[in-house]
Amino acid sequence: MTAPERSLRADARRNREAVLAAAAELFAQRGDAVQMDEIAERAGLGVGTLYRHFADKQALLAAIIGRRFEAMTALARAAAEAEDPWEAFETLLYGYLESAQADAAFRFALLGPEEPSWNDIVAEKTDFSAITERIVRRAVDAGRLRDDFRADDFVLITRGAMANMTGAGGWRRHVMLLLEGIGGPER
Amino acid sequence: MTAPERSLRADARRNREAVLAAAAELFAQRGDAVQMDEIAERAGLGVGTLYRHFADKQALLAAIIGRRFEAMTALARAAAEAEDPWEAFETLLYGYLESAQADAAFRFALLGPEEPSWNDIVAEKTDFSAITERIVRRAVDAGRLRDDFRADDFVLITRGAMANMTGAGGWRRHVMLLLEGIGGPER
DNA sequence: CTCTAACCTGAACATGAACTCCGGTTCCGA
DNA sequence: TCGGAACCGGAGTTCATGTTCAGGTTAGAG
Repeated sequence: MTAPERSLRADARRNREAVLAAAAELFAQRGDAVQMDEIAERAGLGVGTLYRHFADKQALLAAIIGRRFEAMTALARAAAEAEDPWEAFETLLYGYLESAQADAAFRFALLGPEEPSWNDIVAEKTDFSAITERIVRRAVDAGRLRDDFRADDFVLITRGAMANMTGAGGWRRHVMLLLEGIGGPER
Repeated sequence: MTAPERSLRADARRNREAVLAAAAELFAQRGDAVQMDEIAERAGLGVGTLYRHFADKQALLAAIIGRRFEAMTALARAAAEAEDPWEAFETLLYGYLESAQADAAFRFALLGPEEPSWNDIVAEKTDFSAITERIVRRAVDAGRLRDDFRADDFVLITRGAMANMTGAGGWRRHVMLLLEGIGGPER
């Protein structure tokens, strides 16, 4: 889909990168609400060039999102290295959410009601899910996460936090409430 | 905004209701992604008629959302009647979220990045916030919610849950995790 | 250096959806 | 019953944005 890295003329390869860079920045800022003309201008190219490299807007967005997910997988892999199960979990959780905060396109992909969901695509292209599952299991086994905590709950939590990223940065408090529970002493 | 109930010709009042009914149903189903033509057809009217009653799509949506918020305020008022502070809180929370689940337009209004936020408009038109604040305070005072729980946290929680309403009905689990916390025994 | 396939440009086009407009219709007071 | 103000219908207008393509430019093999 984004593949043809080899056998591109030098200028073509250069322009392709420029498009990706411009699109990444703009999508990250304003999510889906960016015009192709705008991306072209930012990249210092004509619109036609965008379409030489990407079939349509959707494909361009997919390329950007794909990159983010690869970065996300790398992050997860790194988090899994931690000896302490809880540290691994926290690193993954906050790393994931900080990326989401910095990138509206990423949030858009994860929160949007797309069909088929990006989550599914990711499951087929990266092993992010598998790594996450392992990290979660370790934290559960160490007694740091409740017994019935599943990898699906990680998705639940992150979606919840991401929904609180517009406006003030309330998502950290949301995560804190989740970690500690909202109950009081008399519960 | 939605005001002129009196001094409308009989057919006009009837049609106005038809428009509101059709719009409410469609918006509830598919949120913002509904065409004016579609609403007109569903109401058995021409598009022109929609525009006779509402300045634009935004105004129509606002009227619908406004109604939902009034219903929400009534719900909150009813919940506040409960003698048990916790029962009041739970009634409000689940009532609110069940409404959100049934109405995509409502979710759209609450989750969207609109400017100014619907939340602000609501604060000026209804006393939903005040009632919620009272319910929250009672639950805190009774020791059923953590001491530092604020009304803002109610918003945080509901936004989080609403973000998990697409696809499977995972929002109930999200709320449960929030209520109990995700920590394990060794935390 | 030359030649051509690959590449680039951006004005023009296509599409879709909000909104307008005015001839025709309906309500309702007198 | 009648007159006219209020109202309605829906084809047509406008505007925004994604996409194309004919014509000019450039990389790079020979």
